[in-house]
Amino acid sequence: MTQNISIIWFRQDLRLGHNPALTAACKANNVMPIYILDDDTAGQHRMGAASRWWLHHSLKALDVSLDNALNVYCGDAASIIADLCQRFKVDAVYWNRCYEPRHISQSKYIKQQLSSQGIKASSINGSLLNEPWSVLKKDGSPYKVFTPYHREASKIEPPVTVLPAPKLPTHLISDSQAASLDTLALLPVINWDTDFYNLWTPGEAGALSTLTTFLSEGINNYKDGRDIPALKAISRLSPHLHFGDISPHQIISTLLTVADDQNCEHFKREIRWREFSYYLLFHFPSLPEKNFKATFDQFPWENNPAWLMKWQKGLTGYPLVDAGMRELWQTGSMHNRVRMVTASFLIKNLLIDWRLGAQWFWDCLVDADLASNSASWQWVAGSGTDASPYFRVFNPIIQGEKFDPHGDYTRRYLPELSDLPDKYLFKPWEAPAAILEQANITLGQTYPMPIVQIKESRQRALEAYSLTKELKS
DNA sequence: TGAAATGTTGGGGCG
DNA sequence: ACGCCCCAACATTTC
Repeated sequence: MTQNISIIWFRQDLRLGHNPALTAACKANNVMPIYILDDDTAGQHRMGAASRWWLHHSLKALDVSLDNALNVYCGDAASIIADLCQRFKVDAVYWNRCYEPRHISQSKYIKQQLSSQGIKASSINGSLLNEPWSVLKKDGSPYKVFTPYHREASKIEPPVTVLPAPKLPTHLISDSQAASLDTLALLPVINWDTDFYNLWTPGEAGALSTLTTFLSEGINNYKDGRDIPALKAISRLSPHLHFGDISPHQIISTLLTVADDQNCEHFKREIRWREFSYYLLFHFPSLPEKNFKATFDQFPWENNPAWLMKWQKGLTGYPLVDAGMRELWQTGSMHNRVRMVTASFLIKNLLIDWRLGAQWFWDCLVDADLASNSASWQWVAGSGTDASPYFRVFNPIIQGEKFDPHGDYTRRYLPELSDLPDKYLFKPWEAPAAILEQANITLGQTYPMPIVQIKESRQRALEAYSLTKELKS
């Protein structure tokens, strides 16, 4: 039996570069890399098909980087680690921290379990610039507003340093009882994922090249371009960040070598929004399920499965909303500007509970992330802390004309509207019959009529929201 | 990281 | 030359 094994337990840190736990583990001679798929116990936060696709390929890439020595398992992490400690002479287990409530309690439990057996258990921060508990107000309570949080977090932030990929031991320990990646069945049974291969390259190398592309082609126009969904001015790093193909430390430090202007500042601010989401989830673990503001618990949400389904399928009759929802379905992602528009439409124009929207995004996104998803949906709903004010209702027509003026984005996902002139693209029902005919559009058949009226549904939302305001006082 | 309603200003047409 | 109206264009307020 091999002696003195250090286990590196990979979780959402599927990389070799800047991986503090891996670096620590590699100080030992005998290193066993493991990954445990344990989200069958995650209830409604079991990963969606798109996330599972990403995870498969990210794990595959990691396995290759580790000379095919990654041991994968499926099941309860505590029992699997306990079992490994039975079968091997394990000295220490290292992992980088995860911050979702169930991961925190799981880590605590495993740490106790290991310590009681005299095995060293070491968890390290590899994915946040600041630990959530280190940024607090003077009275020791957590910030609830982004701006002061951001100010304080930047002030106390440790200097960003990046660990190089450690030199791996010549022989990584493998476990003959480990599963193979394929038996985790992360890939879809139905063959819907062919396009994904053209869109994404999961894994560490893919993350680095995505970053390089962004820094050479996107960052220079980030501040303004990030709002135009047709442009390639965004980083597309979010799924890589979620699975830990790359860490924010690597991103920030590379960013600073390229430039330091308004665009960089703006991008860093977005990285900070991610941190703030993790921060909120840490301090308010019920964020994914419960309204942050209790006054919203009485909100008169509509129960309308037919509307919900039309929203999900991109059949609302509002082209920008429908383009976004189809982008989500086809690519596993959605441009941030359009995420706000589609979310606002579901919550405010359809008056459907933000949790149903969050669930759909969770199921479809390759970057589905409990912290970012929950915090952002509560932000749009107005139920969160430091949230969007109740009266802010996006108008999908105006948003389309403003941010997709030539319709390049909208037509990409709604080819049935490709011959409709810009003037009517975001309000096809206003187009004269001759123009519709010329564009080969039959409203109600080739493209739906709007399922609600903007003016009227906005008014309804304002009334509903004003009710919850009264409940507060 | 809205939008609509309301208010203000200023230029041009016109009697 | 002047007042009046109209209405963009912009600014402010309100939801």
